[in-house]
Amino acid sequence: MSNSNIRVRFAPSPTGPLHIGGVRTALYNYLFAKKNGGKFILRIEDTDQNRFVPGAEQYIIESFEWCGITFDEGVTIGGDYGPYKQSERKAMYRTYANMLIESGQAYYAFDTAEELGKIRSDYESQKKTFVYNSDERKRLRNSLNLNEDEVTALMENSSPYVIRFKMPEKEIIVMNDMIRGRVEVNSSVLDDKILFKSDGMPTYHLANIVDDHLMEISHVIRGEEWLPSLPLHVLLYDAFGWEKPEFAHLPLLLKPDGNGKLSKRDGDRLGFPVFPLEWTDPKSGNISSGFREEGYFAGAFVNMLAMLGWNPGDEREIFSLEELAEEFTIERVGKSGAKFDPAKAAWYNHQYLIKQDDGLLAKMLAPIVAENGVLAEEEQLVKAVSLVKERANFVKDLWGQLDFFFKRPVEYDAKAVKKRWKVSSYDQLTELKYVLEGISEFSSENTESVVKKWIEEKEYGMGVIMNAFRLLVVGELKGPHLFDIIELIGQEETLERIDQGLHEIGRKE
RNA sequence: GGUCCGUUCGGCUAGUCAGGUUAGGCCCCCAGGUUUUCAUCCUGGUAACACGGGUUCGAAUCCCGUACGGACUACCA
Repeated sequence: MSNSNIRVRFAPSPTGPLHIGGVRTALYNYLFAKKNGGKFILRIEDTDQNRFVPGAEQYIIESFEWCGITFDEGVTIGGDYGPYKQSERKAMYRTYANMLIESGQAYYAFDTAEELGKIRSDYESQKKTFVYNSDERKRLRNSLNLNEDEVTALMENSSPYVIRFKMPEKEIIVMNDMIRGRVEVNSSVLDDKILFKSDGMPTYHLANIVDDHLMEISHVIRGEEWLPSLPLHVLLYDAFGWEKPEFAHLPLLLKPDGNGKLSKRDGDRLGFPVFPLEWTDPKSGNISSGFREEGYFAGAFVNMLAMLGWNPGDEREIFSLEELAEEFTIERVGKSGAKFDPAKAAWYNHQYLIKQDDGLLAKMLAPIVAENGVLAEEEQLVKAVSLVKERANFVKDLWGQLDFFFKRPVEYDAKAVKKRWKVSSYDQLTELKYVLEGISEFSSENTESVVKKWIEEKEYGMGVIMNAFRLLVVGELKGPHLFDIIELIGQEETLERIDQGLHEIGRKE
């Protein structure tokens, strides 16, 4: 299916690292565009100069690169609707604000932030809430109340002012949301939002609507936190006489325990990342962990995120980005917030890890092996990985599962010794050593058959021998098939480990 | 406080639009089995329609109300 009229955008502010909720919003936009043969646009909304954080924009771009989410137009790639950064579009916003002034749908307001702050706190002390609405605007300093001369004087005086939207007094605003359906609100409860700030920059509301219109955005898919400003946006489209896009407000990502929006604090508190990539705050130097650095595969991360709020309607859970793009529909996005579950996230990573090529996993693991001061041949490492990968969720877990392939035991698990090292073990394992010594083809299959035959002939009992044997080779009672282990470490090493173990543990009295 | 949105097992959710299911799946947890060990794996289990009314032969599903939760309520986005 192809529809060149479908155009969606993700429009972050470069105020810090991208939260996983934002990544999911972008992902759903991307999937919607791909599914419908539309275009996906990255626009940077940097109208608040005070909150600009260096490096944030680059972080956002790098995050999507890691995820495999690509844009058709936007910052760094360009396109026919640029520029794609609002600070570079600054000049045009004033024109649109003026159009609204001229049509009487917006007005100048000269109240300073301090004045309004004072009114707010006065109201608050009376347990009331101040709203700059159709009622209050009648007694405030704005071009609705001041006469023309006063306004001109103030403007010529270069008194700071903002441009506010003149909210209709009593009007039922009917909106449609692709996820929630029909939503109604009375304009009487809404306030006269600032469209244009005294610093010469537009606010989100104005810039967003103007840009979405100019960039011919067909569907606005964004977080639920924007739902309260939907009436304003709808009214703005009407005020300009523009055709409205479709809207979809995505449910929020919630913290794993309790209620509320997932925040950076929850990640710190519960020990999981809330950002795709690691982020170092340029001011404080604080480091926040990222899914990438924690060892998540990008595919697993994206898959997990996609399933938080969307499902295919059947029982499948594992999807590549391409498959998601094939299956995704807005209709199947849920209405209610989803709690992020770190355990399920780890499970997703496990699913991706076990499908991963052993050679690739070995390459990823190699630095960790080296960090532990072990020199492992690649071929050996690949084999070891293949034997243990079922037990790991993350590449970094692999080391703890296969270190004994490359390191002799430095100690022998006390509980295991107590339980599995019998009075007879010393002599039996000494005997086993001679048996193993005599084997010329030291393959897993061959040693297994020889050793089993020996155990049967001597009537020693599998459990007794094998547990004690494992204890000497591994140091504890864990790990894959023991004959696979000894094949990999080789005959010589196996015999030496038996010697060492016999010597260290000794005879049980 | 006000406005809006939401509510199915501990978590993610299917089922709701077109009313009739032993309310299903996955994660977590628990038990059993397989195995020389641990893990994997297999089998099984605990566990939910927020509450109250109404409509109906019949309600998770439709309607109303209540409760609870969340978001928003900046010259932030």
